[in-house]
Amino acid sequence: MNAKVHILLIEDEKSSCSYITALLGKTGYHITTAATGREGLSLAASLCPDLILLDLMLPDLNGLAVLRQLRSWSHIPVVIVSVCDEEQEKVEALDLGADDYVTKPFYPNELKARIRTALRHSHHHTPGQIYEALNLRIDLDKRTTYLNGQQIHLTQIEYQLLSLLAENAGRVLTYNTILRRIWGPYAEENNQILRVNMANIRRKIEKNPACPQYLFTEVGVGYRMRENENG
Amino acid sequence: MNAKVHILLIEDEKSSCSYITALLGKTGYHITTAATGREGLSLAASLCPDLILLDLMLPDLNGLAVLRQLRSWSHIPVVIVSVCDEEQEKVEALDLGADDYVTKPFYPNELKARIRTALRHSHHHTPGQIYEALNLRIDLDKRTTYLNGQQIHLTQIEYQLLSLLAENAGRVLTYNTILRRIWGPYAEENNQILRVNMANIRRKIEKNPACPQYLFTEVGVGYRMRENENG
DNA sequence: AATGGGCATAAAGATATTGTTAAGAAGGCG
DNA sequence: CGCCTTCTTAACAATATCTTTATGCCCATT
Repeated sequence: MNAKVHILLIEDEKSSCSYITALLGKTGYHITTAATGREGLSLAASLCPDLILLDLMLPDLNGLAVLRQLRSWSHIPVVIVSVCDEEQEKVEALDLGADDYVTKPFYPNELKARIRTALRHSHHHTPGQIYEALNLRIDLDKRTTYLNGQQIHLTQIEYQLLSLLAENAGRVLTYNTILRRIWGPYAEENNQILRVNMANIRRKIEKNPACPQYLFTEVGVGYRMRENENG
Repeated sequence: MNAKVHILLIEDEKSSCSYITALLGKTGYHITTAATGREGLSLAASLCPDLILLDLMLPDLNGLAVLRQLRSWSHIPVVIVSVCDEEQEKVEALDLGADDYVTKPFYPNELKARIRTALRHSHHHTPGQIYEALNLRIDLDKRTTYLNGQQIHLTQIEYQLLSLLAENAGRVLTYNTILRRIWGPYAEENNQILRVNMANIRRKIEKNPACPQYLFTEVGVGYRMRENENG
């Protein structure tokens, strides 16, 4: 239930890396490290960590470029950790969607406190753990879906899609948003795969897929799921 | 609809106070100041500002005590602005629920960026911008339109048009302005397509399209939408 | 009363977008 | 190795939307 908080550290300098790992490891966080921007992005997509610590000086990509790409598909909280104390750099990073910016060298306990603050912000807008409307019920904790009380089987992608829409019930999600959130930052803008999956989900949960009760299409924009009756 | 963001500054030192007021006032924020902790708390309660800037050195209460009291009833984002650069102080403030901690002296643009970040964190939770008048309600965040509580369907262009007018409710938008904003900078000056779309929208939201309640024609000029009742 | 400009409306063809089906590719597992 | 499930791609059918065209109304002006 209370699995360890998982932090991804994207940082190429060895000494800094091992220092932070030791500092946070003692605190009970689970740390994964990436030494390059590309590795960091791919790990972010595959691991879905709870928070990312991002150094701005990386061998391949600029840290700001990593942040920009990450933000195109993910809201994972990002705390920048950088030796650079320049105004312009800080402003850019924060406006690209970083949640905090800590300058090296830093107080160890301040970093930990800022990580707690960033995690608090993200937990703040995690939605309810159960979606329910009409005859459909999705338990986002247990990863189960029931229709008329009967559990139904969804493949991995189908479930990811449905739970993403359920978490944003009532709100339109654009095709690109969905593609990036599910197929990762490098997803092509190919809606076909989305259509096929939506058709498959609809066949499983809608009485009449041509006249959907749960999954609505907003032509030219994206998809929207019926409002959650729990709010 | 686009009311100024309201910031409460709790700070007793005059020079700092006027500096920050000038800095943020130029940026378009509406600032109210309080010179003591008690005054700050009472203004926070009565004004419900969008964000609070809190100095930790106050004549009556310790800034941390102000924060503790505030957090007992409110989630208004708080950014600490303090001359104190001690680890212990920062950790306490952040763990008491401050959203950020900026040490004086600070880069002016960094402060502004951190304020934007704090506002972004809070906006995530609050329902975004909403147009509401008579029986019509447009949720610009969810991209939904309700008439008498019933959701109604608008096509892509219809929604773009209506939300553009709603964002500028009360103001006349000329035909060319609208055409450029929706059909792009190279749009022909062909108002006919605009008329057709307006007629379609009116048919969906007006009781009697010949006698509109929401979408008014300014002959020879453009269109105007009824004032938003939320301001 | 006739005229013309500006606007609203209806309808139909053209265009773009989406749904559906099925077949092949990739990968897990006995 | 062969069976199974799942994922992806492609082709085509079904639908929704956009734009244009045609027509009528209102109103100010002559």
